[in-house]
Amino acid sequence: MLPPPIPSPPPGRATIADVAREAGVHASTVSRALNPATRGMVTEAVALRVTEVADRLGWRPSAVAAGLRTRKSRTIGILVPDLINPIFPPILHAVETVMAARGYATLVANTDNDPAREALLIERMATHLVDGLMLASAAAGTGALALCARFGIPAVLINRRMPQGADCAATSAVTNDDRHGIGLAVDHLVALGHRRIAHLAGPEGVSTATDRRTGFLDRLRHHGLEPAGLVPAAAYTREAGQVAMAALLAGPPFTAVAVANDMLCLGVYDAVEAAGRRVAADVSVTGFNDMPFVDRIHPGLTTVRIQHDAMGRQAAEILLAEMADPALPRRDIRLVPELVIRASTRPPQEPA
Amino acid sequence: MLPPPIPSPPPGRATIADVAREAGVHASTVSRALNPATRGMVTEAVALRVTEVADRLGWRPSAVAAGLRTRKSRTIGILVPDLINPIFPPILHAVETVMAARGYATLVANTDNDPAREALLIERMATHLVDGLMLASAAAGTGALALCARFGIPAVLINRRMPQGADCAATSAVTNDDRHGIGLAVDHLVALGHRRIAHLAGPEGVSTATDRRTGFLDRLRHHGLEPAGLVPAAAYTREAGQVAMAALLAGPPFTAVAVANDMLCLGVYDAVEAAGRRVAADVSVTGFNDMPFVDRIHPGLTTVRIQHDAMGRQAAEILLAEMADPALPRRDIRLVPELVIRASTRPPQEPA
DNA sequence: GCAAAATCTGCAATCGATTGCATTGGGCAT
DNA sequence: ATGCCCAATGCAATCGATTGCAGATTTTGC
Repeated sequence: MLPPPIPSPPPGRATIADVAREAGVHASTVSRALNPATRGMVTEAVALRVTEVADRLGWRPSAVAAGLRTRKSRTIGILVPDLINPIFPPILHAVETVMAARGYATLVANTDNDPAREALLIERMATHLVDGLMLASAAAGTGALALCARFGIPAVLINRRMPQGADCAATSAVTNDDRHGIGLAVDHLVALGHRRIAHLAGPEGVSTATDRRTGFLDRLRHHGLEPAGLVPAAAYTREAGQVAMAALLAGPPFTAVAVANDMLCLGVYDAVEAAGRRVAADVSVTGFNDMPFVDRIHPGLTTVRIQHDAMGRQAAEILLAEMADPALPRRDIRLVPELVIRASTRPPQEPA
Repeated sequence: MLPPPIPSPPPGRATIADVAREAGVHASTVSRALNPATRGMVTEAVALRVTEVADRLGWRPSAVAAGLRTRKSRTIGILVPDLINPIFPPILHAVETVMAARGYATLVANTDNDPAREALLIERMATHLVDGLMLASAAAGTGALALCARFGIPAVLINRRMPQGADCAATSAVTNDDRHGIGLAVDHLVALGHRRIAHLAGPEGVSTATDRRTGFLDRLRHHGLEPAGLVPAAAYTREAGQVAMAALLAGPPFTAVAVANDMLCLGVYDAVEAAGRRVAADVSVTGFNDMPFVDRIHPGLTTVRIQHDAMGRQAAEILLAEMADPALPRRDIRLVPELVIRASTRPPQEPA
């Protein structure tokens, strides 16, 4: 008595062919039975049997094999300039949640604000056949959009737009209304009585920096004021914030500073202390983003809250829609931010 | 005069077959010429010509097609319990940097501390044929490791180990020496003169929580003391920290609390203030992780600094090594943390 | 100067799933 | 009872790159 022939499931995972053999049908039938979209093409009884066998054999689809045939990897990529900046994780989380719910995996990469690295990463993503790309790293002079176009990868910008570039209209973007947002900060400072207000701007070439800067100037002039100082930071980092603030402090006097983002504010606090002055008491500070925990720094930062979650969600939905139908008209969404008043802003100290 | 036959590069990307035709060689030769590892098998002249044609045609490898054949996707997955917690982005960054340098893309997913979601994500990663998995989400009762084993995916644990589980030894892990780390905090508090010290522990089933808890107790008893209170938090979140601290404050008196991590400390600060007391002046607080910006909260948090970057790097190296040779002995690396003293700890207030 | 060995290149199968087209069979109408 | 149509299933090609094997060419050794 020979033992019955062993179905041999041991080596590797079961394939559609294994299931077909076991269920006594053709591989194509298995494929149709297992794919929800085509399941209707197959008799209910067959579908049931195939599903049962597939389960028993522990069959798992191979996204790679399917992707080769269909040219879709069920994967999207997301490029972030700097994951360490706490505003990105919440955005990423929202994007990933929406994508995961639709069956997409998310390839994440840090560009570290380096255009060369960004290009390399896009190439690699193209190699991996991502179905779409979410770019949080837009900046002037980047070839990112051109690369996406070349590879035919649908892309959506998030948080940052292309700074008045030529190809703006060609790509959807979900960003904050930065000009409006910084205006809220200016209004607040003016209402407190400040007249000499400086701006610590973001790095050149990034839309959040340029928009907040022009928004700052516009709103200030709306109040009949001129900036008491304006220095751009080299990057959106704490260190760059400290350096830029030190430069501002070395210039003409001011009683308040509207800073381009919260990360810079940490450096601003450092610089103010290093100069022997006090935030709020001597100089009012406003931030931008309301990133996590800035309510707990001292003094609590008055800042402009953005809608991280809505941003990620909407961008994800738009990307999915454009992946499904590339002919869809492009969209340019501006989310409206709100001012959160804490302890870093006070009426100006009258000069003795 | 008919125009010369058009090479037809327009539709889609050029494939290896296109390059072969154009270069007048066989596809297999192209493959060998273009793959650095096999380039030596081919005449230098041919290699040159093929490379030139490939460039001209804008050929890009298809990781999907190659992956189907080789069963390697050049992709690794990383599972994070909660990306919003600022200790994970630096770790992730380190992992991603090492992986990118070796040509691997990184699939990131949030488990949101949900074992079911974790299982689903691992399945999906298996579907995508990841070559390896980095798990930052280890906890008791998770089937993660079993799933990896079933799918034959090499895995490495990072930041959290399996809590004294059976299969510890089967998987490499790179973690902090949590018991030693919390001991540093205890030593510091005792040296300041505290005798009634409480512990705000992490959530059940997570190694960082259990190790820090036993480390706390051991070290306390080493000093001849008993805990003045011990409450576990429901999760590593600010809210859970607040709730747990409120519970501690409602119990027997204590002058200092060693908290299981920095995120919880934010809630601890909230709770202390809500109770009308002051951190440092009335109750000393120590954290764990030295996550970004806790130097700027008020009062600056005394905490235990971990080596995010080294952790990510080493875990990545180990994963790569085990992917290359699954027979390698498993490793269990403990990185040693250091105490960072700031303003949240002071000698105890003598009761009047 | 000729055989043996080494080197290069081509051939064809393969990875696993998908899908247009062909075939089969059952049901229905006349 | 005959023919027709439609639904269900099978067949085979395909996606793009890799690789064991074999054939062709060159180099080496004696």
